[in-house]
Amino acid sequence: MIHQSLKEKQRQEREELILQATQELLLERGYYETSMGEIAQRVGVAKGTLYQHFESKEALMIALFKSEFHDLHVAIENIAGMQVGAQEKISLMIDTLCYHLAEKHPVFFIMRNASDLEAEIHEEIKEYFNGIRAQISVILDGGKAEGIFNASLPTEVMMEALFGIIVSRLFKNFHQGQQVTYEDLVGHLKCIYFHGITAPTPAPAG
Amino acid sequence: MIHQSLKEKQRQEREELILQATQELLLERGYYETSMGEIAQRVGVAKGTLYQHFESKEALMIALFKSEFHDLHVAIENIAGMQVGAQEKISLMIDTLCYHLAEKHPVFFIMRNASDLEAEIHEEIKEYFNGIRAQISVILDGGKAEGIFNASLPTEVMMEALFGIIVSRLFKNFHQGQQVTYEDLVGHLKCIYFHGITAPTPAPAG
Amino acid sequence: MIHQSLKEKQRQEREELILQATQELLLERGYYETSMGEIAQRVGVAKGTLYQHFESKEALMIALFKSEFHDLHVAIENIAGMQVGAQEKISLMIDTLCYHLAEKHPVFFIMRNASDLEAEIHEEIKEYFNGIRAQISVILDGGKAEGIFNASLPTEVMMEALFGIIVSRLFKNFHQGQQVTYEDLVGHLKCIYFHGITAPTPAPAG
Amino acid sequence: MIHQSLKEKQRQEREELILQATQELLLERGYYETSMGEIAQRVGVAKGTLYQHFESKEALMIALFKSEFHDLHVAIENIAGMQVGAQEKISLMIDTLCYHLAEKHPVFFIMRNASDLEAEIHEEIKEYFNGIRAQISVILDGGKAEGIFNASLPTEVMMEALFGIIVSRLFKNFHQGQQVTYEDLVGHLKCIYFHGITAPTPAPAG
DNA sequence: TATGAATGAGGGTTCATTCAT
DNA sequence: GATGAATGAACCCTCATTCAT
Repeated sequence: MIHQSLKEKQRQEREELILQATQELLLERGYYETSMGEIAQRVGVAKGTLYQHFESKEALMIALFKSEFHDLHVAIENIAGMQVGAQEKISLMIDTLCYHLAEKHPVFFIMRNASDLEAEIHEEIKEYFNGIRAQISVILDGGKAEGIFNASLPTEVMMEALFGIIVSRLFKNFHQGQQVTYEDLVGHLKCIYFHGITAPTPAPAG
Repeated sequence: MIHQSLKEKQRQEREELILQATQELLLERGYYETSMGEIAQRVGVAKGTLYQHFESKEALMIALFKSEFHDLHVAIENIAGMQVGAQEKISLMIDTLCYHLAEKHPVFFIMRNASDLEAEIHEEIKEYFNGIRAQISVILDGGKAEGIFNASLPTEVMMEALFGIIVSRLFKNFHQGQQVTYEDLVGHLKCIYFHGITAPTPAPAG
Repeated sequence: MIHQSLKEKQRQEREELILQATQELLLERGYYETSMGEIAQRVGVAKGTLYQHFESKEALMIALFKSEFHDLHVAIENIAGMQVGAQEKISLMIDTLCYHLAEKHPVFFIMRNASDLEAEIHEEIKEYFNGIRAQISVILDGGKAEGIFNASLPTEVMMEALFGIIVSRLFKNFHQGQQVTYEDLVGHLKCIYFHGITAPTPAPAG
Repeated sequence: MIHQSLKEKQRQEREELILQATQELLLERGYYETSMGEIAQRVGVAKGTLYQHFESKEALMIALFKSEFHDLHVAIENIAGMQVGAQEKISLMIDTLCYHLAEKHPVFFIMRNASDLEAEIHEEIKEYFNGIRAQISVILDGGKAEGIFNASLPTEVMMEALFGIIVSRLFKNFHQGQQVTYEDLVGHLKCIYFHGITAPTPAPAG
């Protein structure tokens, strides 16, 4: 029994290592430039071993995706459960999503460019995202109810814009050498999200 | 002479067809899933023919990219030259960029996932983008000078947010069936861009 | 009539140009590295034109081969008809063969490495060579009869050795920087051919 | 351990088989007519297997070349170390070189016609050959010192002639059906090498 | 007749996957 | 269970040859 669970534990650990190596390589090279051989090499096992943990390259990617999504889900649940205002929650959401989607983005890479994958798990991904969207929706609607957010904007649109902020990070490579730090940038982006770029109307004179 | 130009014209037309088919397939499948064979098949020519027009798969992609970027460039120049206010210009910019980058987006696909390509044209792409960014910067700065835009926000950040709005369209596949039309959506996104999602402060009573 | 022969003459000239360009490229690059396109380009005509003069790449090579062999044949006939001694004739033969086979060697290149060609014209080549061999045989046998050449050596072997001298030139690339000129080298080789490398036996002492 | 060496042994064996099949095909068809597919087929393995042993077609050829040259090198070292006279040594050298270069000649084929290869290993080949030439030089110079060889002939020329004898075997295909056996032929060629074709001067009548 | 774009078979190479050890 | 050599389908690309203009 104990042996069993020990073995099982080792198996889990190895699986974890594989996923980790996969994520690293995915970030470094992309899906197609990452071969099973390279993954095996980085983990320090034989190619065949990968196939004892994951049925195929595709399956490995899906597993990685789910694993990452799980982390994201947990983080989001945490935020949703906090006792803070709607704006603060949305702000934290943005930080979290930025980290998980933009910084650890292979998730997006995989999906967008491996059309086989898309076919396989597209529906599942959609559901995952919809779960997140639902939680954000609740917060946004709450904010509207509180009178904090602009009730005339469809919640869905607010969400869209929120994702836009996050996603823009994915393309940072194509922007010239940034003069603002990442933290500042996100701060400003949130500012735009909450207040827009329009100049604040001066207080009506006396 | 006439014969010359006829042949030349046919050549141009075929080249156009190849680029078109390539774009379609790129959108349908992505860079790696699109083989030269498939492109040829879709155009209805032999594989070898592709190589008479483009030196390699890579060259074909670069040509496609440049062709699309050219269209975008022209559109942007037009807007930049218009005699309208800064906000209107930015609004038109968003529409144009949405159309060119998000709707006809293979341009982005190619770049993000074909690392061979990146090496080859990354710098060139950067320059193209920087050109666009420069033009937008001018407009944003103009708006700040006019007192229309919030001068305390770095121009660069405004741009980042602007791209975020556009780019979010790329991931629309992962959003559930939209209840708002695309036009409405963009309209709202612009609204957020200009005013944020915060509820307008009620006019001070009395 | 005159027009006919003028056209015919032009045709001949063009054919000559093609053969010449082919030979050059063959020498520069070898058979497989020389494409029909390159030949056409060097001649300054379209690829299709080549095919109006020669049925195929193979046919072109065979034609080139025959053309070169014809030159060699003429040169050899000349020597054979001279009124000089056997050794002088053989000496001239060596010079001629060195020039035609070793210096203008594509003939050999083609044959040895394009096995399709070999199949096609192997017999013909053999006959050509046999013709040359026959003429040399006559001279060698004459020399034997005159008591100039060693009658105990089979004529065939003498010939083999003669070809060896010539052929060695083909591999000159793999020898280090020669310190002797080509002319000297051939002179010495002939010396070896006629006298061997053994030190001359000193005249028996008184 | 034993398992290790078993696998390693099998690997070696297969590699040997590949080299052998390659050599055969090279002899039958030449470099360009020999495709990796054909080699694989002859060995009875999949194309991909070849690439597990050799990085590329070129690498395979180079490996073959080195393998053959190694055998030759060993054979030559043996002769050089023998306790026999200079002429005997040269005679053995000729036999050895005839066997290795003329009978198992793909080595030469490859070099002469695959210009990609030349670039890659031309220098290396030159060095190999120079090594052999150096050893022969020593013997020839020794022979000169002993008064056995004609000291008025440059050593380099003697060598050239020696290679000529050997190389002539490469073109045997173009000679008619030989009436002398190969062994006889080589014997005679050596005779020519040592004594030339000139009739021996009759002993001065006493 | 000259042209050169189109053709498509064939070549070298890669890599996810399998399976004997 | 772990290994890594073997597999073979699929890919990008070349080039001799054809044929409409």
